[in-house]
Amino acid sequence: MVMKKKSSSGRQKIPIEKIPNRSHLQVTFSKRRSGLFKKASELCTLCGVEIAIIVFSPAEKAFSFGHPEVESILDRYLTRNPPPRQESRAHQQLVEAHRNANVHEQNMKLTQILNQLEIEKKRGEGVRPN
Amino acid sequence: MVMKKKSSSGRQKIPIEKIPNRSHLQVTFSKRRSGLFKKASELCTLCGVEIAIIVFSPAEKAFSFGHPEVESILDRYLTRNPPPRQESRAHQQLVEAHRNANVHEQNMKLTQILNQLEIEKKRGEGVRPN
DNA sequence: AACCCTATCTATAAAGC
DNA sequence: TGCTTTATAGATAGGGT
Repeated sequence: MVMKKKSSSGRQKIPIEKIPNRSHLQVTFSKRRSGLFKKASELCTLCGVEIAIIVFSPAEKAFSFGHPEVESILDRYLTRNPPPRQESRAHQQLVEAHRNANVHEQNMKLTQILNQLEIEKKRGEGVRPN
Repeated sequence: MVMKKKSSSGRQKIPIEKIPNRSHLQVTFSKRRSGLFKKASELCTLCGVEIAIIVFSPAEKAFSFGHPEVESILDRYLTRNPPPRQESRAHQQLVEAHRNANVHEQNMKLTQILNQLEIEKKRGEGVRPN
């Protein structure tokens, strides 16, 4: 059942400052987060680069985007930017742990694949080949 | 005052596929990366959320965005999404290591602050208060 | 049902030719 | 403010927990 009472006033300019209204903030967060992930996805494809994004929502839920996968990019980042020397053993173990992780990693991958899928789906829907 | 001689065909649509030309790719990468970081920065401000982004360039250079800092967000992400049980000691040590990191973290912070600065600077330049 | 999140539509802002 | 694409504010509906 579609009820169209009124036309909206269209896109308004908003100042870049914290949105006071909670429900408005939630909607904006959701929309802009998906816009951000879409941009990241396009950058990956256009330039053949690897990107990981982690976002904590206002409700403290973690959202992630990763191409190819968040975990592998984090491992790589941590490997190339290692903590101070005295900590390198623990760090190395962590990197190995992540490489060998299985059950958890599968869940992570699934989540990320679902994210990617959603993005790809959106991209495919309204677009005709150019 | 801007003079335009003739109307063009307007903004061109580009296909989302790997850019073949190397220098064109480099330009696009640079522009879209800063656009992505700017969007992330706006999302942080509008919604008061925390975001970390890691990008590996075509030349394997790492670029990062983090509000408040990449490291703290990664720690939080890794803490909330822990690897399987048998690895938790190493993981815990890593988390501690990152919390206690000093010299390296200072460098990271500096890099990130410079990134933020660049973004804020760009935002300020072409915008007049509405 | 209070919260959190997502989806859809329109009009329009913003950006890039 | 030519002309076009894109992102998104606003309004609202619906879905999941």
